[in-house]
Amino acid sequence: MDERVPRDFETLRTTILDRRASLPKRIAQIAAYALDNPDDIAFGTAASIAASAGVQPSTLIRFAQQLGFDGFTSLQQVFRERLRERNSSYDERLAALRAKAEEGAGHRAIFDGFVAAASTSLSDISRALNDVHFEEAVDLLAKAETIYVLAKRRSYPVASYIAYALGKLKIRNQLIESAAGLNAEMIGFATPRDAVIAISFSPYAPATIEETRSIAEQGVPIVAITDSSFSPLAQFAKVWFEVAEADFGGFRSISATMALAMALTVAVGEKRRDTGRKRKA
Amino acid sequence: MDERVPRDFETLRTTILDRRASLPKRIAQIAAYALDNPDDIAFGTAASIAASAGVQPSTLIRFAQQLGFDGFTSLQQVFRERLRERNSSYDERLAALRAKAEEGAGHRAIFDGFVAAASTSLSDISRALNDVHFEEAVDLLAKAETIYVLAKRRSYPVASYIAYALGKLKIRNQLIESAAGLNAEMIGFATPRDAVIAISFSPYAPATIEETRSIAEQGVPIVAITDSSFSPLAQFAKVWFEVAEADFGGFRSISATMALAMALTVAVGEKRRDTGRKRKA
DNA sequence: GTCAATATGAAATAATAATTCCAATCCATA
DNA sequence: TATGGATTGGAATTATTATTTCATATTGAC
Repeated sequence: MDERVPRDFETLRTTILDRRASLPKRIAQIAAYALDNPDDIAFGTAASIAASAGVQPSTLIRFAQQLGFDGFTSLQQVFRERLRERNSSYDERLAALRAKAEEGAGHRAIFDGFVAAASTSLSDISRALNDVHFEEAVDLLAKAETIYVLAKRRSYPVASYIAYALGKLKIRNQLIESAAGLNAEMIGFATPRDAVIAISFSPYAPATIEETRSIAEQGVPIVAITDSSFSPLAQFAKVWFEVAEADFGGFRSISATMALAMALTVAVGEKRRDTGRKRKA
Repeated sequence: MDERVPRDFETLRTTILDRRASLPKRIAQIAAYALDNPDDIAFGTAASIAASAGVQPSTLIRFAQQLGFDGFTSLQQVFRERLRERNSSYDERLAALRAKAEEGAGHRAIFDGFVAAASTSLSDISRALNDVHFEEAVDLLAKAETIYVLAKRRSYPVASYIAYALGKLKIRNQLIESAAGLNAEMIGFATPRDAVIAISFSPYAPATIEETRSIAEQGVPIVAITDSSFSPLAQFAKVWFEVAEADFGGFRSISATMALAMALTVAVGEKRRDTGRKRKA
């Protein structure tokens, strides 16, 4: 009765590993399954788990009892507890960061806020990015003779990074800046054999939209990075990405956009190398 | 039947928040409880949850139905799914991303690699940033008449962001770009009452170093963001930050630098507002 | 090869939990 | 303040799920 029943997942794990050798075949089978698929144990029903592991429900219960639990249900508690704790680590850290940031404890809080916003944005885009769109965009850009990069204001840093990286990769590109006021002329040079990366977020810089429209009308294919399907950029684009950036204190992060931009650039570089190699071969 | 039922937690959350105002009292009560204690919903039974939230089990079911689910059980699935996805602790998720990136499965891997690099950089800097240095930098910059921003190549996007944000905050600043070749003259205008943010990473752009040296010799205080104590920038700076950016495929992330830059900028903005207010009062 | 001990499968049973239903209550409106 | 509709509480019902039981199979010792 007061047998030493494992109360936390780590102890349980060790116990199972220790006894592994001496366990009967089916019990060993469920033991292995349990350690490999702890989530399934946490959420499944005795019957569903047993089925997945290829044993009978009763075996599952015997397994639990052999470990000192009085049934499957109490064994399951341990697996659930693990999820609760696990989960809290990352989320809570972020939440703590955000909380500290929001309660405004000095300037450090501002920094924490931006780190939290950036982290959130990254994990969002990591989930949301569409592989197919990404491939399409890479294809499209890899075929271009010249890649035009178009962005103003808040998005301009991203554009300047893309231009820098493309240059490093020896890919011909043209950053459309407004400094010299020659944008219209620059855009005039683009042909359908080129391509454009256009970046703009709400409130969309009118110049970006205008220039995107006019370059689209010349038949130049456009890859857009923007923030919603209502974005004016979306309608001009062959491929477009929706990037939801978290904000802090009214300043939106650009880390997700940046990561996407870097990935696009490097992927285009790789694609070109591959194509070049094949052509030679 | 084919009502749009929220399938993931975020959608569900938004849906609930949207309708909150129009929900009856008890339903609203359980809605609030659900968003506050998502783990309890994931693991509890209808009865136990209802008890914790102070309502009847039937209310819980009505709540689920009102959201379009056909019962509590299907609502609970969403809460469980959330745990599963988030479950893998942050580090594990990162490790998975990195692994996927390294095994090189297509272009998606490149994207994953950059997201992983950015996340790593962020969590590193979050740990490493020195509060005292941060405060010093903010003080120094807040007092400046004009903030000069100095960075080339890979760091230039950060500089351009700083310039943009400072502009938005109505803080006088001057981005030192090389376009017109008038950098030396620009630098000549700086006085000890101004300040500089200089950013450079190995291999340090010679122009950045040269310009930083010459501006330092004029007695202008410098805040440097760089990557090691051996950096030539460090010796010229009043305050300097060491930012270790992770890289992927030879391209280093700039997300940590970016977060720091944003934080510095906004903190300076706040500091100025505060000081301004005090002066008036 | 036989026997006993152990392990396993399958179905019956008990327990638990979700859902439904109906009466009571609350609330807005005339 | 009376009336109809919406909301809620609580018990009854239904469903699902864990557990037990027992027959059968397997294993190892003699």
